[in-house]
Amino acid sequence: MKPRITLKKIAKEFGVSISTVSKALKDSHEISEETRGKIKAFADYYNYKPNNLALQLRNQKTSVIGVIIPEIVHHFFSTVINGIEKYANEKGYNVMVCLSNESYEKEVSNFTVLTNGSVDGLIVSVARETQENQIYKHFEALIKDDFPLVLFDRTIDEIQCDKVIVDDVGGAYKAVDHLVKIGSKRIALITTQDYITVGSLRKEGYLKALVSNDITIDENLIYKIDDNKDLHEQIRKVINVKNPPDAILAVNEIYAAIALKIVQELGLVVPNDIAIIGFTSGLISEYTSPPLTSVEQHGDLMGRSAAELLINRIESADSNEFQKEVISTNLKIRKSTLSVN
Amino acid sequence: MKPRITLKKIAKEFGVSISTVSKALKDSHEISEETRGKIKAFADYYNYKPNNLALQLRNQKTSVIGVIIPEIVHHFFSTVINGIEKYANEKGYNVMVCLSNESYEKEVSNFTVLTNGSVDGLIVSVARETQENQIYKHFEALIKDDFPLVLFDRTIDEIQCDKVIVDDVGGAYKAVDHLVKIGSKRIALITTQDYITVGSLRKEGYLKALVSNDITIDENLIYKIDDNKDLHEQIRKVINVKNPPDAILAVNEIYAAIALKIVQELGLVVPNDIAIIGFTSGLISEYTSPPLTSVEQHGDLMGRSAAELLINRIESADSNEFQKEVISTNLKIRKSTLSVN
DNA sequence: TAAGGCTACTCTAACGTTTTCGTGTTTATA
DNA sequence: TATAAACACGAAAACGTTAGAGTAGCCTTA
Repeated sequence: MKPRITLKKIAKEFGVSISTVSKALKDSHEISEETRGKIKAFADYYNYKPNNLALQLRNQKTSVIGVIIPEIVHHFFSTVINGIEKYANEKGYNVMVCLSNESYEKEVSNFTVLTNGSVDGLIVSVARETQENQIYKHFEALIKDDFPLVLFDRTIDEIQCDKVIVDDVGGAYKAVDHLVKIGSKRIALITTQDYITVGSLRKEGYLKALVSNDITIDENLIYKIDDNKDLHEQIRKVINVKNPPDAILAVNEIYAAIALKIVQELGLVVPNDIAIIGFTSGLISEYTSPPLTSVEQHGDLMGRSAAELLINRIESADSNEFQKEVISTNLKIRKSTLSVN
Repeated sequence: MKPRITLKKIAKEFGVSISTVSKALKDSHEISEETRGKIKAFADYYNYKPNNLALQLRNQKTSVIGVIIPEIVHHFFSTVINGIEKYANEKGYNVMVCLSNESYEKEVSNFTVLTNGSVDGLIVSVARETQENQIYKHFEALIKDDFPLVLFDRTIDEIQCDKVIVDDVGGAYKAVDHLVKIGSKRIALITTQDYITVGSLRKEGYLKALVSNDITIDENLIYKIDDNKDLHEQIRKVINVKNPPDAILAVNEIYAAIALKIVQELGLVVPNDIAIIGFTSGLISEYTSPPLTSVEQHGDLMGRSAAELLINRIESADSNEFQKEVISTNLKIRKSTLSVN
């Protein structure tokens, strides 16, 4: 790469000082019209652009936001990044994305790299392994230094900082409520292991809705899927029983799509025999047949909200109270739950 | 945010010079065991980490790769970023992601921001608007300065740099060839407008395969979809005709999924009446029923390959020949094309 | 006892920029 | 004609780091 042109080189070219060049390029009245003119022409010709690193060092500000997420190949996280990027850009920030790949170690190393001056603040969704281990030292270190930090989706109760979460409880509640309204009586829940926060929150909403609709909770209708084992096999056990449920709420799109497939394989009809609702994170629900009713999560809104909180914190010197934004969900009703009458 | 601890502050604490501290922390033998010990203990206690910006400025190297893509909420691009990030990380680089949102102006502004010292090199997939306008000044400026640049997927012939592309021609060829083998005679192509490079390349493969299988090309079977108009309506016109095709090749997953839906709405059976193949970029194909046979694109491989080319170019002083990597595709055969016999 | 060598430091330049404070020259004013 | 103001520019510090060159003090050795 050819060396970039600097103030120093321009200064040498005209036999003036660096400060003169700097001022000339900023159209300072301190510099004569003549000098200004020739310096600007020269700089323009050689396409001079001030070096960002130098500016960042001097201003002690990078205008970069770091984002650490477990995975990027995941529609939900892409939409969140999209939201972050859009808002950040409006505010003159750039976005640096790092992936933890659900690994604690990788998350920590991302922290180390990003917090050494490379970014002005961090937006994080916690890696699964970190949630399992419950080791939060790297978070605590940031908090101790008042480093601007926003947690989203997978958050940590013990860590005091701004947070953005989906209204998982409400989403599940709405879904179950809808199922009851269309006549479902035995509603199965296909969820994740307990340590996944969102899984247990959605279960909470499921239980709440049952209670408020006076439906007895049947623990046998709650299935906790292990993501490391065969999904089809596990989900088949939900449906392929003597007395199958008449509705299914799945805590994500994949589970829902697999459930749909299995229901159909078993010769049952959706929604007549079994209604299905999933939580959305992608396009799948739209293109299955029938398309799946689902709880929409609004990832971009989450992203935007997280970026807003972060940038506010970065730019306001005084440390206000920490905020917790709850992004509400809505039920997108499709044919997998349309009542038949 | 609390001010970070610096060499200067440590130096003042012990009444020594900054260089002494720097050397002590690097375990230099120039510094006495005693001084080293106490400085290291102090630095450790206050969690000293060298400021990245300062290092980057001094070393004239950021170890950051900039990535500019049209969109991130797109499975294909996410997989590419994934591939880039993985390889970059192995090599000690970080990734900064910017979105052009298919806009020329945004692309240019991303260029400006990133190439002012913030990154060591750039990986770009060209925005649609840029492709339409064919204004490549921002690219030319980089090339003139030998700025490390890799183009992927949507590339520009006129720009001389490293490139990574999907074997679109080959992919479409394989798909059509497969259709012919299972007995299809009238194969429709659902593609994009001509200025989308990948669309026209896939058309090329389609045509080639027809020719080599001695099937007459029927221009009436080639449909160019306008993404700004209603997709369903346009695709319906492909199928809802007096003499419908017996197979469809769609240049992306969405077109394929919509085609599937319409075929089924019209009471036809896939694959018996009409076989369908799409190009994959997501999970949709897997969860439709029947699941769609598709041309797999290996986005992560592309990303890895692009990152490899870029880092090589960054790290090798001498400018080698520009390389063009072609990532080959493979046909994932699912039930939308299984022959019935 | 002078030369040489070692130890344990410090100084300085460099990366590229901005900005405050100086300073020498010219021009205007009393 | 002395003085002040205006003009046009330069010097230096600052952001935080590293590395090569310099140096003071002590010890060894011929």
